[in-house]
Amino acid sequence: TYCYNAVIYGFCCNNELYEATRVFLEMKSYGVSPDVYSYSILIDGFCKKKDVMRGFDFLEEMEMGNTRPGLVIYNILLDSLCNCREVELALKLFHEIKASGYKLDRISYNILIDGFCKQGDMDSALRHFKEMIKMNFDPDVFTFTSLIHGYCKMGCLEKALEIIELALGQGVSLDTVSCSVIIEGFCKEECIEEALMLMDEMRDLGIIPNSFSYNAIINRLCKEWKSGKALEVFPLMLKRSVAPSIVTYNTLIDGFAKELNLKQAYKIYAGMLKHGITPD
RNA sequence: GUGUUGACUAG
Repeated sequence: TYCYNAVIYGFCCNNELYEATRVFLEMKSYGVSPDVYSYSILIDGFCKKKDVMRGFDFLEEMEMGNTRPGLVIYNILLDSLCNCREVELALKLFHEIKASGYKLDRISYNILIDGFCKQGDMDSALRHFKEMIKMNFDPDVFTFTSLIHGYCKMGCLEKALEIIELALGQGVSLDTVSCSVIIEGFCKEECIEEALMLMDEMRDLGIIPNSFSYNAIINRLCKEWKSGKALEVFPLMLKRSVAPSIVTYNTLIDGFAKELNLKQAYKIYAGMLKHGITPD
């Protein structure tokens, strides 16, 4: 079963769901029973392709057989519903899970909170945030990042900053992802200076920036028709051994093209090819 | 020993 699961997982990661399903059926035909891992891997594969229905089909199959779906499977389905913008259905499932005697966990709450944040429903997000604390699940950096991102997206930088204080007060440290989200938030509000200051603070705190962190700044500068300035960020990235990603290149090319500096745009394109990145 | 949650460009 371990062997089959690994293969199914591999196909799912490659988005080859058809192959994954074939292996799943094959293992059954050889008399090897799929376990709860086999199901969760496959269900997650379909769910990530937004085929939640198929996920529920497998859930049903599992319930008919002798495999008891665990909380992980329900979390996968919850997340998928949220990603299909069906947070209301996710909430419904959330309550059904609770009613059927499963103990939800921190991840279940994180999924639901993130779903509300993505929908811009910060009130519901906060309500479940409080509920999670009441249930004695400590919010982690995932929880806080979702909330911060939610507030940043709706332009409530002050609220986002309050959440950061809350996190730090609870002893939850920021990491690369959460800092990048905040940098993006600053950039969105045209506070490049603050964004750059945060980059410095990251350095002092030993939080390694990645291309996401820099891309936020580059993107902001390009949006302000300052592609030249944006290009100056490039060496800073290299100095800290952060490799530019395809998004970095796309952003800069778009910025220069917009300014009709096609020569520079082409130079960046050429540099991208030289670094072995395939244009998309 | 295997599975689930947070971030960037353009479309």
